[in-house]
Amino acid sequence: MAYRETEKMRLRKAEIRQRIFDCAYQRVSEGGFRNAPINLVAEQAGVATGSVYRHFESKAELFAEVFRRATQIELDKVATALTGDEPALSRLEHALRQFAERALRGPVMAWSLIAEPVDPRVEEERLNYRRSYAEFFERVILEGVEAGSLPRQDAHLSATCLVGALAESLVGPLSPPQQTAAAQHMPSAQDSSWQKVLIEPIIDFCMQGVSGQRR
Amino acid sequence: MAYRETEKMRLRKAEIRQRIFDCAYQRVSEGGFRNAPINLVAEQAGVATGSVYRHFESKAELFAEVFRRATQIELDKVATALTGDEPALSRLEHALRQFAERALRGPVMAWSLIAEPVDPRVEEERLNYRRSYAEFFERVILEGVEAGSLPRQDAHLSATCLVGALAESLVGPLSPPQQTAAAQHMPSAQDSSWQKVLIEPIIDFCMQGVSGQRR
DNA sequence: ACATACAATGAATATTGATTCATTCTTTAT
DNA sequence: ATAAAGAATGAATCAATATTCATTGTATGT
Repeated sequence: MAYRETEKMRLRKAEIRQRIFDCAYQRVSEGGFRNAPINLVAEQAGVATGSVYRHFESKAELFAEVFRRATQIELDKVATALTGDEPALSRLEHALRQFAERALRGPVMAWSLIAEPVDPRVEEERLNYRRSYAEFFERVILEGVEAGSLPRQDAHLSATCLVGALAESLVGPLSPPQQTAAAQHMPSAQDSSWQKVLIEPIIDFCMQGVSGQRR
Repeated sequence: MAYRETEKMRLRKAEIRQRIFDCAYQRVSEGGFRNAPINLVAEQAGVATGSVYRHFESKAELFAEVFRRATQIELDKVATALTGDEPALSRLEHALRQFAERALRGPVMAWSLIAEPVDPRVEEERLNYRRSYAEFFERVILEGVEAGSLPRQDAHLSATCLVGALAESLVGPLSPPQQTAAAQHMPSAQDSSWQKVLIEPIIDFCMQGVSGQRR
């Protein structure tokens, strides 16, 4: 035996794999999955096209991983927003606001996660992602119901409705500027008042949906 | 001039065009857009593949037309459900129920319209379709607000949330049975009680979202 | 019957990236 | 230095349909 994988090699490979992943992630966050063909990802990572396949099963698998990573970050934020000892309803409110604000702050990635047309393997991740959100929401709703601060309801369906309402109302504003449509005004992040105008009514609707209470 | 299109010919062509359209529509309604490759549509219509292009600009254009037709039928139903002289809120309720019931009754087409991955040209129609629903809903909400039976709100965003909540909560049940998932139980249409269990909580959420009133 | 203009045909071509794999480096151990 | 075992390369291949177009068929008017 004249060759055996050494630690140095293992590290180098891990490094390259990471570099490929990072480049894919970056390209997606800058222009969506559409913006990340394998050959460009490879080029940017400084490896040959074929080398990508030494580290990832397929393009779909690489992208599924990118999707999962991006998703996990968002889910963690929501999960954090849901902890605390305020009443269930205000924790839910924090979480929804967190979700919407972050989406508007990183609109390209948010659009990719929510609405960009993707490979079926990645779509599968998207379903998981939506289900995960719904599960988080469902849990708080149940807490609220048990605590008596929320009315009895089908918590699972309410949670699913929340995810849908949020996604649908953000898709429009997040959609990449169309060449056909009039130039989109996406005011600077400094001026956050337009965000409020968008987000608050959505949250009003959602809060009322779960609580049955006017705000 | 030894040839001029005669009435007879005009009719025959219209007939063929219609037949192609109908076959495409049928295939979509039975198995989604995925189930309607041009060559099979042509075969079923009894014409050559190439002939389809004599009647439709492209596959995307044919499908956009199919999408529009299917959509228009649904929109009409909703529009009808929204007329009447009951209060705005109960008309809205009728419309939402109508939408959901019809979707569950024709789950394949509903899934295609709501969630099947499609060509960008068709996706464009889908956005129109969703916008149209939102516009209908928005109008009733505004009526309710003006009549004083609904609280002030951003009617456009509320309407968008309604569309999202409805779509998201139906996607799951409508999704084509996965090979991976446990066999889906989609009970017979006769036994409609399971539909109620699904639909009523969705409507509760939606009604509460726009009215801020417990039901 | 004939010529002309159009319609229909369907096999061949185009498209668009993902994926492969024969070949060329690199690393390792003797 | 050398050979064995991998790793890296990137041009060639594949795949899956949509689309084209040279050829053949059909209706129309003289």
